[in-house]
Parts: sequence; C-alpha cells; structure tokens
Amino acid sequence: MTHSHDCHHGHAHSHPEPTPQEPPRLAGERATRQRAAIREVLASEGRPMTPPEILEIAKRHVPRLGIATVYRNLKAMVDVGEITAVPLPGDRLYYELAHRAREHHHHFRCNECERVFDIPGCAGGFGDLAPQGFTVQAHDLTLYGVCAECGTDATSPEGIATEADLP
Amino acid sequence: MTHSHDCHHGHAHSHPEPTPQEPPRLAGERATRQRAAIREVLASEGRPMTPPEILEIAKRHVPRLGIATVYRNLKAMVDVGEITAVPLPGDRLYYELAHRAREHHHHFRCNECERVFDIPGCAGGFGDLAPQGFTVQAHDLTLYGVCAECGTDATSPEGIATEADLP
DNA sequence: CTTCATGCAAATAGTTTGCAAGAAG
DNA sequence: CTTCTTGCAAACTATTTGCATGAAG
Repeated sequence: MTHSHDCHHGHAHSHPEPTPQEPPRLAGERATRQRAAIREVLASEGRPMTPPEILEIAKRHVPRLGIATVYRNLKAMVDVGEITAVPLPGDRLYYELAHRAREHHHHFRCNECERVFDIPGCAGGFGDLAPQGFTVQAHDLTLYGVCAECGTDATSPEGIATEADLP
Repeated sequence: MTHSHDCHHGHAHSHPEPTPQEPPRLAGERATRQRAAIREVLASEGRPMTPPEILEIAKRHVPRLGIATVYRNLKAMVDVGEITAVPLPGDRLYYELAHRAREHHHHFRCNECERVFDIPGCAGGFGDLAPQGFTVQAHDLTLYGVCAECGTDATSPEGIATEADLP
C-alpha cells in the first residue's frame, strides 16, 4: 500500500474525493505545548524536515515528546493547511510551513550535507512532455548538487564534482 | 540513505579478502531461475516497478520466490548496471531495465492506477533555478496526472479532474 | 468536568540480514 | 564438490494505532 489516504504531493492538485466520509476537520484544534514546539522547529529551521528530524529538535522544548505525537500533529497540520508535505525522490516525506509553499516551487538537495532547500519559482510548461492521451495535473522537480555553504567550504575532502552532468 | 550511493552490502563472502577494497563485481553471476523471472517481469511490463510488484508477478514463474531474493537480486542487478533504481517522490524505489534509462528521462505517475511510466526526453536547463552559489549536478522530474488508459476508460467511478492545474 | 491529545507500547509495512538447505558450475 | 543463492524467519526502520492517563478549554 502506498500513502494513498492523503494527497502525496501538496502541490497544485484537485482530488475529486468520492467518499465524503472525512468530515472537514476544524481548524481550531487544541493548542498544545507539543504542537507549538513542532511549529516552532519548522519555523526556526526554515527548511523541509522529516518527522524524526523534527522530533529530535522539538525534544529540547518538550523532552517527553513522542514520535507518534509528531506524526499525528504533522498530519493534522497538513489537514488544516498549516504545513505542507514535501515528497522527495526515493525518500520519505518532508514537511515545511505552508506559507513557504504558498507559491509552487521546487527543491534542492545538497549531496554533501543532505539538507533540503526551497527553490523559489517554477520551471513549468511540462504539459507537453507527456505522451499522447496523458493529462498532466501536477509535477515535482528536485535538483541535486552542492549547496552554497558546502561549495564554499574548503574542507571538502577531494575535489567536488562541479561539472553539471545534465544532458 | 539516498538513492545515489547504496553499494551492496556484504552478501555471504566470508573468504579472506586480501584487498579491503570492494572488487568490481563480476557481471557473470550465477544464472538462477529467480533472477531470470525478475528480469522477465521487468521486460514484459516495460515500466518502473516496486519490489513487491515484481514479486507478485514473478511468483507466477517461481511460486516459492521470496521477497528477500527479489531485493537481493535487484540490488545486484543495479550493481552490474542491468537495471536502474528509479526514485519517485515520497515513495519507495522503483526499478526498471537499464536500457530504458540509457538516456536521461523523466516519469509520469497516474493518479488513477498508480502506475509509473517513462517519459522520453528531458526538459533540462534547470541550472539557473538554483540560488547563488548552488551547483546543480542532477535533477529528478516527475509528472502526475491521468494516463491514456485511465483517461479513455469511461468506467471511471467519478468524474476525473482533467483540467491541468499547472501554473 | 468533559473531551481531546499525549505517551508508551504494540501493530503494520517495507527492507535487510543470518543461516541452513539447495542449486549452479 | 565447492561456492553462491535461495527461502524462511528474525531483525530493523519508518509509520500507524490502541488505550489509559493527563491536559485544555
């Protein structure tokens, strides 16, 4: 099974969900210390993060915080549109504050430090790429390379491959 | 961690290796019934598939085939360059025959049938998107929508959202 | 006080590994 | 016959769920 219960990519999408089972969740859920911590972590880091990453840092504020609570809150926060799930290739879901994802954008993953960064703007115009009969509704673009910090850092072991191997 | 550098782990070679370096794996590994089945499934389906998907179909040829064998063979086949790991956003790794991935291409995932298709050609020119100081070395582009088969199929339960909501 | 969220642990699901038995060369 | 591979099960990791306790309103 995949993660079909929720929208796998929080980008532009229109899901004609036939089952009205899921009642629209009230936006005013309880304000708990743990949810505040999660929100704070995402805000202070300012980059897409994984649940375990978030837990690690949020524990500084709420030591007894459990991973299950992180997952539950993240899911709830996605539901109310406070945060957005960021699907990265071959990896698990990352999350970031929704206001950062307000406008469609892409992501950059540093091959050195493994961190993920937002890239403003959208290349767009991929509708033509799909074969005859295919309807394109959304897309995900992820760039890989070396971030500014790692690139400037002279402590790189051996020469970093800086030639773009894009065709 | 990522899809880029996962060298296969030591299988069952307990023989004293003079060189600590991992010797380049011989391309001519043992031809087993199970590996042939896996290869055949990938060839006949002609699309990126997940290990569980492959197992399901390959079992028709080798009923007692186990999931562990599928994983081990897929990893070995990637090592010798026979197949390629396809990283899709927020999902697990898919695999496809290497000759299909010879030239850089992208993927399309149908929101209806969940299948993944190859899209020939590359949009390219994403080097400019990254911020100052960032070096782009590679990219992954995945399109989402409705495939030709699901789009034509009138048996769709509820109206399919056919309007492209790309910016 | 009533209801909902938490924390912990058990339950899932995908993937990896140990090991004895079986197959390939 | 020797070595590599398989199949099964246990081990792991990531994520989800059940339930009694505890906090929010």
